[in-house]
Amino acid sequence: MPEPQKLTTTSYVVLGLVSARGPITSYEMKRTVARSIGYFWPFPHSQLYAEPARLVGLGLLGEEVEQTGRKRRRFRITAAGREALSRWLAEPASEPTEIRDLGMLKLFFGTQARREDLVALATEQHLAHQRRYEEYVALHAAFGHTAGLWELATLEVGTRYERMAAEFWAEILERARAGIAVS
Amino acid sequence: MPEPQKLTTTSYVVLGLVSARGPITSYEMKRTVARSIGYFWPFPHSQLYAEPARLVGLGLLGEEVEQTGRKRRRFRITAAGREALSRWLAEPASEPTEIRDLGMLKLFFGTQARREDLVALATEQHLAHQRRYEEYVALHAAFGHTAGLWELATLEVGTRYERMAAEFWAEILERARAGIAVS
DNA sequence: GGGTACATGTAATCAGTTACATGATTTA
DNA sequence: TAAATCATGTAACTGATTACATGTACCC
Repeated sequence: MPEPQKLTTTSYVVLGLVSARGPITSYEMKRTVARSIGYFWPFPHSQLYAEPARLVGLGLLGEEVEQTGRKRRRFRITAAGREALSRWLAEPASEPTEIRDLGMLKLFFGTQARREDLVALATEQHLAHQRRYEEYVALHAAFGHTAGLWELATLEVGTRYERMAAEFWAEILERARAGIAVS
Repeated sequence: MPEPQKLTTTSYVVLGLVSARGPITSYEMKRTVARSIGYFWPFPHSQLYAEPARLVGLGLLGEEVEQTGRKRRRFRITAAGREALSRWLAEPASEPTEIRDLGMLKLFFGTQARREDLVALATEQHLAHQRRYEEYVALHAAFGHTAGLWELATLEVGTRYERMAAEFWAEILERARAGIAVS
């Protein structure tokens, strides 16, 4: 076997994007990511320039450099790339979910915080999640027809999560206001 | 002002742990993390050795080296450390939640996958989230009395999330079985 | 008395981030 | 034609991870 596991999650994201959206530039990937996976799996756009280059080196992507004006690099997936992606999609996703939420982290250390700060935290988190929820609803309305069913499914999870989180923080806000547990 | 923003999230986790659990060793932190924040904000134990050292250097933690047998380093928070933690807890947590879930990522690329693989993915994810859910319920039962109210609150979010995710994947499993959308 | 699990750390590497830099288009 | 914004990249740095390494206690 040729290369053993040189691929990171980012690699597969790129492979997946290129595979789905035909010949595509880094910038176009950036735009796609910005209103889809970027919401739950963010990463800086610089990786959308660096990673495809690596993948070309590994023979998993091909590139054509535009001749006209801007010499954009447009990537397309190769047979090897498609196979790698397929293998990844077929293998089990064992690692458990990470929910990286600064608000939750601060809440975890709630005992160390002043009550006012907890109230402020809960207020702001409640609002933030509410807004995010509404944003997702709007996204769904805007792209519901054009997006694929599975993309929509991930949006659906996001929506449910944000609704749940908004409710949760409303409860926390009440508790914090009531002044429970400033032990 | 002395040091400008040399602190990462990990730093605050350590500060928070040390502040909450009095004089504590890295290993004890590791154990605590393993059954609390580690579930949603994981990081390798090596940081629980490296980071406290840094914080001592910054004057935010103090350390006593045990004389007996193993020369464990036991950390306690300093006034400066407490202040830094307090400042962090008081400032708004603006960054939105990241939900790093490999299963979701693969689902996002569902169109690229074979139906059998989608079914397998959904099956396995459903089970994994179900198990995680049960684990959280058990944790609650086990530490419900001893844990602080706010720690329990974060566990509660985890529980709600896993329940939601388990339901979600059950739905996806149905859809995948039905063979919808292999467009 | 040797094996296994618990406990405690260190060092090298690297993926991902931050920061910088500049070209092309639009708009006012 | 200046300013702003969109588009396209590169380079340096570093926090976090991986991998290694060793000690101690227990138990069979």
